[in-house]
Order: sequence, then structure tokens, then C-alpha cells
Amino acid sequence: MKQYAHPPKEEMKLTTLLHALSDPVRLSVVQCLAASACEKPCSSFEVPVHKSTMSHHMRVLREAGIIHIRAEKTFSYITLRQKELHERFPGLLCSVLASAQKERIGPPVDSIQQEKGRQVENEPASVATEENR
Amino acid sequence: MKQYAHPPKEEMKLTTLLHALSDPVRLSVVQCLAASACEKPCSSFEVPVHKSTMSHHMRVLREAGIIHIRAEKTFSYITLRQKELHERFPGLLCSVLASAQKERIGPPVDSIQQEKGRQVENEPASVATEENR
DNA sequence: TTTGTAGTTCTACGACTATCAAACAATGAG
DNA sequence: CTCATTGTTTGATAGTCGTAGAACTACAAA
Repeated sequence: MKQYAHPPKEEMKLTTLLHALSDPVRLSVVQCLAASACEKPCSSFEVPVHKSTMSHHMRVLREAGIIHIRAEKTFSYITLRQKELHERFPGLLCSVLASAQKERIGPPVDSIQQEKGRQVENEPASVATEENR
Repeated sequence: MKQYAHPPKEEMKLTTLLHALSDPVRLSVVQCLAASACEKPCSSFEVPVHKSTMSHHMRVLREAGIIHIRAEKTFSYITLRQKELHERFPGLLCSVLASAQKERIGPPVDSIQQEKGRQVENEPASVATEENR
């Protein structure tokens, strides 16, 4: 039976973790895990990549310390290492998940800004002035 | 005078932001900015890279929406877009910075658990140009 | 004018990454 | 035993990334 190595939480590295979460496929896997809050087989994630690519992403997430993989029969059961992540980097996963959630629901960029009833317009300098390259 | 394009906060993308923060050099720049809480010239960051590499990193941070660059004379003044980042992704930057700070200080994790008001002492200027990986 | 400083852009290069296909391993069903 | 399922490993490939050096711009001081 396949056995997996999982880094102890003291060895989790922030930059490695951020990099692991910076891929859309991996982030959606983590979102899915957080939403279901239970063990999920690898094949249950609906992502548009081949199974070998998926296996690669699972390895990246595992080696970053984000997920735990348990092999049983021919299945790989995935869990989010939520508690350990919180102990190592308090609040980080939560805010990433909240940001991902917010971004996904994000209003159309045309008619936006009603989030707090008051729009916070700021520096119009952000547009224009095409970066002369 | 050079002009820079800065993405409006509605266009900030989470995965782009996480990727920008997943590099040790860029993360240390962001830490430095957050610590000083004021505008800093590009050359004031003590990082072990060539100036052209630094310019590249600044571009990545700017295009991710993390920093604002203002050109004056021959200087580039950098500021953290803290307010806009917080509006777009509430709490995210804070927890990343807290995690970076915590990681840098090291392993006696169990003994410093309950002191919330007491700040861990100094090691302030340790921009830690080595110590990564 | 020449020199020096601060920073950008371009180019190149090695390293890494995301992806798929194919082969493989382990298990269960027939 | 033969398939089918589930996932891993191993190329291979196309693309991205971090880095430095050289050339360049813009400005200021001499």
C-alpha cells in the first residue's frame, strides 16, 4: 500500500504554501475540501485536468503541508490539514478561502460598488497613462 | 517622467497575488514596507539581487496590485496598497505578514501561545537576506 | 560638457512548472 | 484469469520564472 510523507507543521514554509495556493486548480481543490469539510477521494474534484496532472497537484499540496493523503484500496482520500495549518499560520487559510470565495462571487466589473452602501472611490490615477514600453 | 499602470482593486486576482507573495525576495520587500509604513525608495530594500532583478520583482508586485510605484526625479518610491488590498481581500495581507513574522522567529511555538499583547522582542532590522530555502 | 546615480528594458539562460500520454501498480468485479 | 477502476510515475513538451549583464533613459552635480 502506498504511503505518503507529510511534512510536520513546524517545517511548513510560508512561501511554499503561498506558491501551492497560487495555482487555480489547486486553489479550487482546497476550496472544495474546505466546503465539504470531510475526506474526499481524489477523483471527486471536478477540475479540467488529466488524472496525472491531478496527481501532480496533489503532491504539491501535500508537500506544502496543505493536505493529507490516505491511501486505501485503490483510492486516495484527501483531507485538509486545517488544524495544523491554523496552528502554524493562524488565520491564513481562512483569509485565503474567504478571498477566493469573494472573488468567485465578485460582481460584474461594470456596475459594481454597493458593498458597504458607500463606494470608496480612490485615486483615479490608477488608469490611463499607458505604460510606455 | 515614467508613469506606471496600477490595476484597480476590482481587478486584483487572488492567484496572482499569492504568486507574487510566494517569492522570498518579494515577500521580504512587502514585510519591509509594512514595517516602515511609509514610502520607500526602491534602493532602500536590502535584498541580495541585482537592480534589474529588483526592478522585475517590483513590476510583479505592482501588477499584482500589491504596491504602488511613484516616480520622482530618478527615484521610484514604493508604497504598500494596504487599504485597497484590505478592501479587496480583507485580512489576507495581515495574516500573510503575521505568518511571515512568525516563521522568521522560529520554533518555540508552544511557549509563546498565549501572550497576545506582548510583542516578541526585536530582531527588527533582520531583513534576513539569507536564511531562506 | 562629463560624470555619477537610480532605475527600466532587453536579452539570454538555467531552472522550474503545468500539462498530457503512456506505462505501471494495486485492487475489486466478472 | 481477465477487465475495469483508481491513482502514481515517468518521459516529453511548451511555457513561465528568477536571475544577471548590457544598454538605455532621466536627472543632478561637477
